[in-house]
Amino acid sequence: MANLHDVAKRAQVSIITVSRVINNKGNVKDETKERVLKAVEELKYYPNSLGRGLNSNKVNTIGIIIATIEEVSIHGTHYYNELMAGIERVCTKNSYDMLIPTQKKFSGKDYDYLKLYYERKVDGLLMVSPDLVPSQMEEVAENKIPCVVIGDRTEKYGISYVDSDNRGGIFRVAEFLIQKGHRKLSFLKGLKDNRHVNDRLNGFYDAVHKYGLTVRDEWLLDGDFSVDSGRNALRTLISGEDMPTAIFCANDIMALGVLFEAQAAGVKVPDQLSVIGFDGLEVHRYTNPSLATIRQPLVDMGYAAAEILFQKLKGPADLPETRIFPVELLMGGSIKV
Amino acid sequence: MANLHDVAKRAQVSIITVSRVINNKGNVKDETKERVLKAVEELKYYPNSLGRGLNSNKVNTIGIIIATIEEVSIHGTHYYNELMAGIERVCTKNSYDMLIPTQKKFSGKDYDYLKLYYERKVDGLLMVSPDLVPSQMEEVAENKIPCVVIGDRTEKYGISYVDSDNRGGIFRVAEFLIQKGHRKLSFLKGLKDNRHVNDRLNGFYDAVHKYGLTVRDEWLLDGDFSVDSGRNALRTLISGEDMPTAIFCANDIMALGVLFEAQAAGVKVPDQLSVIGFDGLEVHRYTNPSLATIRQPLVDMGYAAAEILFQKLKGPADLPETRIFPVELLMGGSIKV
DNA sequence: AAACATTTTGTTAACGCAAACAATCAGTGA
DNA sequence: TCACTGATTGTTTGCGTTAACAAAATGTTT
Repeated sequence: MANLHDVAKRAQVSIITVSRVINNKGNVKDETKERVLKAVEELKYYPNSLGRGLNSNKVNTIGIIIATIEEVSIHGTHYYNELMAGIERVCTKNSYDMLIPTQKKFSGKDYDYLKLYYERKVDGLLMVSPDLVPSQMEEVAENKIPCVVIGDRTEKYGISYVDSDNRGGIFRVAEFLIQKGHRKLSFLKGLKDNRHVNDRLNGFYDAVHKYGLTVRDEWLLDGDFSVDSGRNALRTLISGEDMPTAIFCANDIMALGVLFEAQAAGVKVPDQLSVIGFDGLEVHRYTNPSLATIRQPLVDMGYAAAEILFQKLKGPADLPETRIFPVELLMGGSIKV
Repeated sequence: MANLHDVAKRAQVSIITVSRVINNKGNVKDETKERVLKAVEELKYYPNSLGRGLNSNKVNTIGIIIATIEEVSIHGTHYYNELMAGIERVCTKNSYDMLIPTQKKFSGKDYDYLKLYYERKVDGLLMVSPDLVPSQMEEVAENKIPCVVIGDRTEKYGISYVDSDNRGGIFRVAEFLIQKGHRKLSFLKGLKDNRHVNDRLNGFYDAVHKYGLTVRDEWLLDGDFSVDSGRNALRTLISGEDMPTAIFCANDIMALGVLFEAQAAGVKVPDQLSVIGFDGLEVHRYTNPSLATIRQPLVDMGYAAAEILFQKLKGPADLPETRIFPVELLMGGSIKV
């Protein structure tokens, strides 16, 4: 592999002159420049990013820290794809590459989210719903590590973040239904009690409390994000003493299960039961009736997070910036209005 | 940021001793080792991967060259996710990170697929359905660049690849239908005539020719991978002089369109028309009737490709290895048997 | 205790690049 | 012609690491 030295020798100039030509920095006579470029071409010279990075402390790469792709892609969501698509656009614009670490453990302890940065493999970090412990958060803030969090609220540490307003979104949709006359609302929860799922449930409660509705215990259903748990939920409702008029599902896949079982059991959607999903999967348009669902603007969120990160990489990295994106109700025939 | 020198000073040893401890290489007295590790801990030392890479010519990263994520994720396919999930597993196993380049152009010319490697940002390359020109292929082969192609057949260049047998798969499904009595087969093509889409069509032709069937011109339909083009296709068939008894669709989304329009137009599926999709989208189980579809084992393909690449990174990189994965028919109610 | 082997530690150089500084050259005005 | 300016080119150094070689310390045998 040719290096600067080889090119310099061939072009009959010094190393630094070649460097200047490559980087378009400093004055070089046109004639010399041509000679150098010719040598670069002939030797198929590529600047070594390691040498470059070692010297300039910049590698033109950002790290994207995220659960395993497999994990993020389950339940049929487009979460990972859309987020990445947004991030990718900004990276392309800025000529940066994206690095995805795979080692989720570091010397037996919890994953060291900052390893990638400290090792100088990346210039900055995008962290997707990280499980940072407080000490790590403080480390990020104190050391002014260029970093933006997606899907968590980190304001108390002074760390920039981008999130969607799940809670407010569900609240508004629930409010909308209540205003349309619904009084008996139910909620089908998801598998783990992570923050996102709780937010959704909280938005539901916000509306319920605001309008002084009562939610029967049997209307708070447990699910595991699967179609079957949606089916089960509907059966549970049917076998109860009183049917709700609407059910909020923590994800679309479970909402599908509810729809299918409703059809099988002869429950009319939306006349007897309105069904609301969460995720905005493409399928929602293809069910019968079509499924009303709530969608996070994931592409925009990825884009925004990356934009904030690059802003930090260029200027001072210490000013925390924050963006909350509203979620969107994708209307469907599964809601009675 | 602490470097080897700082750690050495604190531990009262020489730089190379610290290096030895970090890399578990060579003999170091237990007592010394402890002192060094203590200093590492106290100074929060992380080995700089740039210095390391520059010296050892190894960066523990592989590059994944693929069209933009946005592009690969359209039409609702899980192509990208599944492939990446397979690759990720192998990378995790081998403690390698994954680098995704974003610059699809290099100095105004076509994308330089090898840039990442020549710049020493990665140790090897996984190339997903690349549009390599012959000279680049030869370059890969001649220079023994560790590289595995996914989704193309590169045997004539001696480059390792992993692919699925789309052609054979469709052939077998078509043959199956023919054996079940179908004589009038139609095919709904996709947008561009890329190799994959052609393969699918060719498999169809293989079966048609083998059994001496005639395919009316109006049974070869043009589509653009969208639901609407599926709907249009069905309308075209209805308005024709003779209806086929089965339609193969180049992707699932178009097959959905066919199903929907069939329902709207009163065409009975599968009694009057069998519908076969391609991709194996999750939705296929949720339509009514469920959609028969053909699935590539993408996770396995990603896994296999990565495995081959790591084998090259360890041993001699010149022996080309190849794997063709059979596709799978996911049965559904949309086929009359 | 001397000779030797083995373990342990250290010195130097190199990887490829660019910043800081130094030197040369051509052109300009006095 | 000479001093001066600006353009152009070159030399040296350091970024952080490890390999190769060198030296010192320890242990073992006679």
